[in-house]
Order: sequence, then C-alpha cells, then structure tokens
Amino acid sequence: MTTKSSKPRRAAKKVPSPVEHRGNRHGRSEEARTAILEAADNLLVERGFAGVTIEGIAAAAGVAKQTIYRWWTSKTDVLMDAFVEDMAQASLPPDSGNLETDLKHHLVGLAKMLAESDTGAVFRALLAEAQHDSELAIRLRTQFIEPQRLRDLFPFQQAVKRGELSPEFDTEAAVEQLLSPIYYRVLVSGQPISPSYVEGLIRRLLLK
Amino acid sequence: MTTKSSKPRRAAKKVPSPVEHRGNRHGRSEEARTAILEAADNLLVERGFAGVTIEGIAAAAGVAKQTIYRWWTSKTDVLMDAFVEDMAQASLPPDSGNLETDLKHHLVGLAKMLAESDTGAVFRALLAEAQHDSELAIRLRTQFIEPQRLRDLFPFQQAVKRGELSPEFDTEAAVEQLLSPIYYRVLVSGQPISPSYVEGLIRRLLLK
Amino acid sequence: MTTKSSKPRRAAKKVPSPVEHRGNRHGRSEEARTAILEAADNLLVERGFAGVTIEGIAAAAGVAKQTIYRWWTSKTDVLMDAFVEDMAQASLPPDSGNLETDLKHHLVGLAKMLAESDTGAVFRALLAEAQHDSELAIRLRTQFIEPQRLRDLFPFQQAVKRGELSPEFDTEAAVEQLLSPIYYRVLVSGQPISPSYVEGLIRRLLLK
Amino acid sequence: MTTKSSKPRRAAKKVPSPVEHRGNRHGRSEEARTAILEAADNLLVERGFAGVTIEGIAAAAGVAKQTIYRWWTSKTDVLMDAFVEDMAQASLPPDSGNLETDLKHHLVGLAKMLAESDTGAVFRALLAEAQHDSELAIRLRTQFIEPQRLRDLFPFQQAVKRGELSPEFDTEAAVEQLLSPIYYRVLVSGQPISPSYVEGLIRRLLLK
DNA sequence: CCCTAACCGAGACGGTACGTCGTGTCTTAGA
DNA sequence: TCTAAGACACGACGTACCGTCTCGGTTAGGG
Repeated sequence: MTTKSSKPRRAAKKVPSPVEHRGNRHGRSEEARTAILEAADNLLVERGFAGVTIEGIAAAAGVAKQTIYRWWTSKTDVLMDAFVEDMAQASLPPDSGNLETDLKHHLVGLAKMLAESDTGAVFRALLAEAQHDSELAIRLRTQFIEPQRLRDLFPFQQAVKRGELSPEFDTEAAVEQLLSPIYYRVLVSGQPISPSYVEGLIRRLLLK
Repeated sequence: MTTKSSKPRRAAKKVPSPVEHRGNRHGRSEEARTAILEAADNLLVERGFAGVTIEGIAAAAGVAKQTIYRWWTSKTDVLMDAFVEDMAQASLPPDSGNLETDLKHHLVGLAKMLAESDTGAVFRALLAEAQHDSELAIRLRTQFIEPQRLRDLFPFQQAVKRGELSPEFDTEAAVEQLLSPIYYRVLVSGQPISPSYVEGLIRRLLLK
Repeated sequence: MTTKSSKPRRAAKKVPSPVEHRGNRHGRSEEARTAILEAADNLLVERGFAGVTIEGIAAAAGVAKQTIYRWWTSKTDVLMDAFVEDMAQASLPPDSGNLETDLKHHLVGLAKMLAESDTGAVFRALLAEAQHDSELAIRLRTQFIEPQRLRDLFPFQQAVKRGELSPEFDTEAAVEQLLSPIYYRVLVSGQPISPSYVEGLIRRLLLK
Repeated sequence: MTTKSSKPRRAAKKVPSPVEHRGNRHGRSEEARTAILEAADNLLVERGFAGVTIEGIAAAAGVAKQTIYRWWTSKTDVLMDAFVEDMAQASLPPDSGNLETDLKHHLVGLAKMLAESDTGAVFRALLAEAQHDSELAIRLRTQFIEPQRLRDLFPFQQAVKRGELSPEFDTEAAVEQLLSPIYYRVLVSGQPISPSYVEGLIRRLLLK
C-alpha cells in the first residue's frame, strides 16, 4: 500500500527533486500517479465499476500497465487511493452555535455526497467491494468510516461544550441514530433523502 | 459445504408440470435448475463472490454452460434466484402478545441472518452488486427489501390492533429507526450486533 | 440458387406408398426428405461449406434436427445425397459419329459443370471433405467418379466400334490424359477452361 | 508422432533479432512460434483435419490461445505457415544431363511427397480448405503451386539449354500433361502412383 | 373403430470449441 | 531507477453447433 494517501492530491510532491521528470532514479513519476488516479475516477463514473479495468486505466492515463502494478495491487486499491484523495478535502462540520442548524447542514451535505456525487459513486463501489474483500473493508473503515464518524460527532461535542447538551448525552448513540438511516436509504432502499427528511431525523432525535 | 443442502430447496417450483422430466418441450429440467442454484450458493459461500463464475457453477452442478445462459443472464441473476428461494421460507415475526418480546426475537434473528448465515452472505453480495447494477437493485428491492419491510412492520401492526400502541404511532418511521442501524452495522461499520444492543435499540424507540 | 428446383427431384422415391403423407408407420416423409436436400444444397451455395450446419438445414427446411439425424449421419452425408440426386440426371455423352466433336462437347460441358455450376460446388466441397474422410472418399468414387469415368470412355468406345480408332487404342490412358488437366485446373490451379483449351487437349491427344 | 521433428524446422526465421527472447517489444517469441507450427503439423497427421483445433494446438504447444490468435487468423492460417516452412527446404530437381532421368526422379519424389508424407497430408488438407476459402486458395497458389510449377519446369529448361529439346518445345503444356495426372490420382481417384506409371507418363509425352 | 407403432415438430440437455477480454508477470530500450 | 511498450500464460466470458433425449401430435393398419 502507499503512504501517499494522506496528502491532498498534487499538493505535496513525493519527489525531492524540484524538477519535473517522468520517473527515474529520483523516484516515481508524479505525473503518472496523478493521471492514473484521475483516469480511475473518471472510468468509474463513466462506465461503472465493471468498466474499470487496469488495462483501461493504463490506456486512459497513457501509462504502462506495469506502472500501475508497481504501485498498486488491484483496481480497488487504485480506487481506494483516488477516494482517499477526494476525501482529503473534507472539512469539519460548521460550528454556528446552534446544534440543529449545524447538524442539518452537515447531514444534508453528507447525504448529497454519498448519493449523488462522483466521490459517492466511488465510495459505494468500494463499500460494495468490501463486502467480499475483508482487507479492503478494514482499510475503508480505518481511512474513511472512522474519521467520518469523528467528523459526525463534532457538532455534538461542540454543543456539549457550549452547554446546549448535557454532558451525559450519549453522542455515540445519537450519531448512529442519525447516520444509519442515511446509509440505509443510500445503500439499501434507494429512497431519496430530502432536507425535510433530514430535519425530521434531527427533530425525532432531539425533541422526543 | 453449506448446511442448506439438507433443507428442501424446492419450495417454489417454477415448472407447472407435476411430472419429473429432464428438459424437453414442456419446459426446463427441474433437476438442472436446482443443481445450478445450489452450486451457485455453495460457491459463493466457499469462494466468495469473485469465485463464483458461470463456468464454475456449470461444472459444480454437472450442467452445460448453455443451460445456465438459457435461463439466466448473469451470475448475479443466478444468485438472485438462489437468494429468492432461500428467502421463500422466511416467515412472519412471532406474535406473542408483547411488542418488545416480538421485536427482539425478530430483530435478533434478522441480524443473525444478515451477518452470519450463508443466505446473508448471498444477500450482501447481491446488495454490493446492486450498487452498480440498477436493474438488480430494483429486483432486490421488489423481491426482498419491500417484502421484508412488510414483515418488519407486522409486530407494530399487531401491537396497534391489540391497543398496545396508539393508532397514531408512526410505524414506518419506527421500522426505519430500528432497522437501519442493523443494516449499517452489517454493511458499513462491521460492528457486532448483540442481543443487548438490539434491546437498547428497542428501548430507545419505545420508552424515550 | 440451384437449378434443380425446376426439375423433378423426386426421381428415385424411397417410399413404396404412392400416397403423400407426413411420416408415419408406412415410412418417411418424402416432403421432409426433399426439403432437407434442397436446403442443404442452397446453404452450400449461399454460405459455403462451413455455413452448412445441421441446425441450419433443419431451420431452412422447416424440419426437426432429429428428422435429419434419423436418416443421415452428418452434413456431408446429406450433401452426398443431394449431389447424387443432382447427378442422377447426368446423361451419356453425345454420339454424333465424330469423335472430336463428341469429346469437345462432352468435356466442355463437364468442365462447366465442375467449375461453375451449383452441382460442381457441391462436388468440390465433397471432394475436399473426402481428403480427410476416407469413407466419404470411397462413396464418392463409387457413386460418382467411376460412373463418370465410364461416361468419359463412351465416345472412345463408340469411335472404336465405328472403326475411327484402332482396337489397340489405349482408351483408359486417353481418358486420363484428357480428364486430369481439367480436374487440375478446377481443383488446383484455378485456371479457366476455355473451349479452345479443351480443343488443344483433344488435338494433342489424337494427332500427335 | 511425426518424423519431422528431427529436421531443423527453423529454416525461415521471421524475427530479425538474433537474440533469443520470450516475447517482448522486440517482437514475438520464436519459441512459441515454432512450438505452435509443430503442434499443428502433428495434430493434423495424428488426428486429421477436423482434429486440429486452436485449443488443441495451444494445449499441445504449451501456449495460450491468445498467442495463436495474435499472429494467425485461423487454424488453416497456422497450417499454411507450417506447410510453407516444410516446403522451404524443397530443392530444385536434379540436373544429371538426361531429361528422362531427371523427370522420373523429380516426379516420383513429388508424388511420394503429395501422397504419402506428412507434408503432403498438410497440403491436401489445405487444398481441400481452399475449395471453399478463396483467400487461402490465392495464398496456396502464390506460395506453393506457382513456385512448384517453376521447379517442375526446370528439367525442361535445362534440356532446352543442352539442346536435348528444341527451343520451340511447349514446356508449359508438357508440365501440365505430366503433373495433372499425378494430382488427379492423389486428389480424385486415389489410385497409386508407381515409378513405372510415372515412366509411362514420361514416355507418352516424349516419344509419341 | 379404436389401438398403437412409426414418424413428425419442437426444443432442452451435456458437451466442445470458438474468438475475445482482462489478469498479472516478464523483458526490453530509453530517459 | 523508473517508465512505456507489449508479448506471454492463464482463465472466464458468452455464442454456435454438435448429437442425444424426451415429449405431444399425427396418421394409417391391424386387431
């Protein structure tokens, strides 16, 4: 596996050399790496998961197959990297001073990302693959699901700090109660997730 | 091998003729059909989704590839049929007279089925595939998810009938609140689903 | 298309019954038999030897595959029968009283049949097949090549009778000398066989 | 097995590189190429034309099917190449100073090759196929039949040079008169071709 | 005057081979 | 040392025919 995943795409070069190069004794080609991740992303969105092949990525990226195999182990591995780079820009939920507002904003954005964006398509494909690839399942949990849960907790933590919620409030349970219906609708039932539906979820959690 | 081979698989016959035959103008061979579905099931459990191939099913079932292609369009199609047959035996939740007891029994059984049984493995594989196969997604919703939701609703409906719950109780929302965490843990977070966790879910729904 | 369709194909009935029927205890269906032979012929001409399949013949003849397998053993077997029926109408060379005239007429006709007619196409296909099917080779020699050689001999025998040739004339050698270049051009070199070329062959044989 | 394996098959290299390699950007694997041609030859002789399949060749040569399809279009194409390599060793007829002797030697050898050798079996199979494959027919004429005719002409040309034959002698016609009965017997009538029969052919041509 | 044997069409079946696609490994030449 | 290029062995794909096997329908002839 590569370690590069934690850095934002293209921002931080791996190669010491400041000069552009195409892969030589100074290290790998950043150009190739970027082209591969972009090609993988695009192919997934354009042709679906089955349409992503190592050969296809190589051709689309103008890269030799071997270059892909040198750095990744499978197409899911490539997609995982692409997804991690996409998610690297994910920011903390807003902190407006009002829990309900913050939650709504955060959850609507998350739902939209999962259900509609290209990044969400990659996530769904990876989660699907993870159902029969336990190593990928672990990576996915470590690199996305757990960090995401931390982000999901943030508004509650701020509310506790502010005194808006009691310190005894079970934030873990609250997050699960809010989040799982969203994943359920995205992954299982396919039902749409409207802002008013999200409001309902929040109201049920907080007022009842 | 799975244990299911010992169970009578033939619950839902597709062939009208009551006579056993080996495939002729009257229709397909029930023998071949059953062997294919069982082989598909077994291969999925033994070798995982990627290990299921049409050639493998054909070989394991002692059947010609063409016989599979004559009746199904893809390996997912075969698995879908196998899953539907497995689920055909699913029965309504119990009706003991006490909502909490019924729910607990039902949900614990469902969680166990989804997370641990062979049938659950097939379901997870199909749901995974459905993430990038919208036709399959529709079939899966029509043939499993919606009927399942009706079964999930049953204890609440009985409780309303009995007067244990007010007629205004939002059963749909309640089902979603109970079920989605279970699917979330099975599909996304991989956390275990203990009976006491299920109890907690029910308590939070009913008492709060 | 074959020319035979206009001619009565049914010359040699296999069924004793004078009544038309569709196959029953009294024997096979003449209708089916004829349709099969015609379909085989047509397919050969239209789609080439590889385009002739038992399934294709059955479909084109509106007949069940089994009906073909009941009476023939292979597609070559069917074609052989079709060819034999086509050749059944072959008549003796003319006997005008002049050897050269008779030979020329006979050979030009034979060359045209072999190289250009549908029947010739069937013959070439069968001879090709006979190169790796010795049983067929024997049938072809017995049912066509030897009878044909007798017809080829006929003009010489008449010439000897008439006194135009001496009784010592080696008719066998003469036939081989005339015929083999024709087969060579048809089968091997693909060169055209013009009437003047045939005349040259005859002149070289008789005058030199 | 054939006896040909003892002969050096590699007469006509297709790969410019003098270095042995196993297939890379410099071109194809000579090893694979040779194994395929030998396997094709052997299968033809052992199992007949119908017994030659691409899958069979690949298995016998220890090669992937795709490697065959990369370089050839069909099994006939492979056999054609195998035949061409076999024939590459064909040498000019002898030039002893006596036409009759040279002809007899040449024709007896040719007849034996066509009728009895493994190479002849390949030739007959190809000629058979060429009856319904005009592209193959052209290749066969260009690569074997015409060069062969030039070799057949050679003894006559030498005899003319020597003054043994008049310059007006029609060598083309003579070759056709000698060769076509040989092909006729090999391909059509199946009669044996004894040395004395060949002598008779020559005598009839030259003395009459 | 039905019974029944022989033939028919239809078409499902277990197979074999087809020709194609993608995999992951390897080797080479060039920068 | 990394890259592009691409040949290779492998394995699965989905298709086309093979030859075999019922099955139900029909049509006389013999009982």
